[in-house]
Amino acid sequence: MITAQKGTKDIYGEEINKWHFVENAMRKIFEKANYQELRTPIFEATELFARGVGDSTDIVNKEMYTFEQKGRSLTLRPENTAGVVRAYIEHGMHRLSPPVKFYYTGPMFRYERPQAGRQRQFHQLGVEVFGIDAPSADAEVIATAITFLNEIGLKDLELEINSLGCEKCRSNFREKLKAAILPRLDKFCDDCKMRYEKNPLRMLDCKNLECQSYLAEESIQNVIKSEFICTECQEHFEKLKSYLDELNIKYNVNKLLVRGLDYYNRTVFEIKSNSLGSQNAVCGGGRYDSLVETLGGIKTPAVGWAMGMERLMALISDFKVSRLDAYIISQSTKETLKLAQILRQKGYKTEFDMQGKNFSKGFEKALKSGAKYAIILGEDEISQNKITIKNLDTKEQQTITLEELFNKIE
RNA sequence: GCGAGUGUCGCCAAGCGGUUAAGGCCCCGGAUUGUGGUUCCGGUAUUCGUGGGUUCGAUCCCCAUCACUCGCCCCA
Repeated sequence: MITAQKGTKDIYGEEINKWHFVENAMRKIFEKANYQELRTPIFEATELFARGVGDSTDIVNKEMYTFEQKGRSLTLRPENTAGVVRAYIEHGMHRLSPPVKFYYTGPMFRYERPQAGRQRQFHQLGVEVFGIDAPSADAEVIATAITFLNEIGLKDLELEINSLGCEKCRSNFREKLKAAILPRLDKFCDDCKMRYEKNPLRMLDCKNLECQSYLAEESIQNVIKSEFICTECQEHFEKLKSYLDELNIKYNVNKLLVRGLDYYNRTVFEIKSNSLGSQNAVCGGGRYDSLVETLGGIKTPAVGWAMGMERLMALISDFKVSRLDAYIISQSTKETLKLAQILRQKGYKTEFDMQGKNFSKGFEKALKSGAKYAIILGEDEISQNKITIKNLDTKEQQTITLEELFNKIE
């Protein structure tokens, strides 16, 4: 038997209804907030991710599905911000009046060991806003995320925010942090030693307990807690917080929050759930003011986030499924096919007994299908050009013409 | 890349060394060819993830392997 590959899943049955529910909510909320959908290809030049996501990240170093095709190195997208930025640049969208706002959804690919909330092919939904420097864009993007999560009925989520500062204050901070850590460096884990060289900020969210304990030391904490970010960045962050307060959006400032991708600056945030197991981040995002330039465009500020669809699905319990309106019971396949088509054209979700054995079986199937009405199209009805409609909940039934039926409903 | 657990029908499972591998759900057929999910009867695993080994005998013990699940890491 050929089975689905490790870390991939078929989505069907009950599950697909959830996806439709979430996708419908997504369209509704993002369209209302004037985001436009952007669909980018599933594979891109490998270089896009190497430069965009950052070559110090695990994603680029060990998790990409890369293949050679006619001398080109291609990669299945591990995330979609780089692709959206590429499209933004390629189509000269800097000429559009800002903000330029996109949302997207689709499969992403990362070669990792699967576990709860983590697959090799998984789906993200995200938004990106280009061209706005002001913290209003950060607030808008976070507020839209919250609105969407509320729409699909998710509660008990925690929003964490932080500011990484801009390039200037960041490099300042980086040097101070390195200086504070240096005397203890040999105690940290191997990963942290590597991070120390490539991106020391990422040492802050190391999950290793020993590393955490060294980070907790006063000399290092003093640096972490110090307001290293410049006045401008600080103002930016303060404004964002005041907007969130105004919108009544609760948040915790987590100074240890560092997003794993290299492109973030200033605002970073994460939305977590306590009921998800160890992969508990539902949404992650932040500002990336230099990515457009890094990828060859003109310098354009931007902010966005991505959510993990599968993680959302794991949190959704109740949602409405559309019920079958009519189930046709008949032994005349021709008449049944015709009637089914008419009912479907009129907008009724309709199924029929394709085996057409006997009325008993037909009713049994009608009931199991969960339909509201059984429509009986027997010899008697056909000869009178009528139908018998039975409400399967109340058991009332009557024999009428189709015209009478539609008049009654309308 | 590292660590742990689990593999018996489509699903949930019992059996844990001894002749035909329980049971339940689902599905299918019949009792019941113009009216109901109930009930009753019947049907569905030459085989216990795969390959070796131990044994007179292995679903059961051992080894390997594969798959899945969970955790670390990382992230959404």
